[in-house]
Amino acid sequence: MNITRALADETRVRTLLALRQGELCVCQIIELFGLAPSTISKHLSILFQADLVESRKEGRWIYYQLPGKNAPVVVREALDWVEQALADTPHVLDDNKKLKKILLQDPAKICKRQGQK
Amino acid sequence: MNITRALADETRVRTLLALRQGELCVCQIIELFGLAPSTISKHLSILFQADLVESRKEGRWIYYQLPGKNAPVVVREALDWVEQALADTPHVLDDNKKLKKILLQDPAKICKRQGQK
DNA sequence: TCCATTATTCGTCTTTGGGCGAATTATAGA
DNA sequence: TCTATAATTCGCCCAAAGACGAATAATGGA
Repeated sequence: MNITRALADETRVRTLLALRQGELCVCQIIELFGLAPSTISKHLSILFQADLVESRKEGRWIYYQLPGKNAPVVVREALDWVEQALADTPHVLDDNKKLKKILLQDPAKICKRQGQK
Repeated sequence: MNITRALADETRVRTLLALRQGELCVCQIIELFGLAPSTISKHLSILFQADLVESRKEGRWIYYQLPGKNAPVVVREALDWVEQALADTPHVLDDNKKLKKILLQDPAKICKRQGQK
């Protein structure tokens, strides 16, 4: 099924756990993982198709977030499982720290710095 | 993590759902899915490494089963999720029917018939 | 309008993973 | 002990998936 395959990749799971902090724009996620924009975009697309994230467009930015309370039970329970099963793995704890620093910065500057190599 | 990758393959998920009926020996699972013994064995090994199944040896047969109540919470909740999320997909329903017929037969005859091609 | 910026899509490469058959291990029974 | 049987391991092949850069689409601002 869509959900199980979406959860099979570590970057995607870490993305979901990062989104617990609240919505993130794509360039913030790029910054967090240090992967190419095209790679992150693909991962987000896979999460989206599995209904594990929602997205919202604001100007040139696209923000991704965890689904709201109206999400299907299957989705919410999958996310709950991810939370309790994987939230305290080393990578995720590191992500949390790094994300805190990223959130202190102006997203616009992050995007600009990345320069879409 | 181990569990998410184990659940990413459909045959493995279907195996877990088949095991709700009770323990099965390898040749019964081979019969159910019509795959090569080596293929099934590998799938079972991946499920085993993720602690999603237990195994029991009896003579030449090895029986696999779902983990008992002493299994880690993470494992039990993953299995619960699989159950409620995927138990009524077409493939699984077909598997149930086919499995019923398989269980009526003598496992020894099934193994013999397969002949380990 | 034109350019810069943000994200996605496309094409390509490399790695991972599922599939099989042959060889190997372990056990039961002749 | 020797053979047949049940399962696993190994080696190989092909398909799927992740990674990147280049090209494309969409938006905001000069």
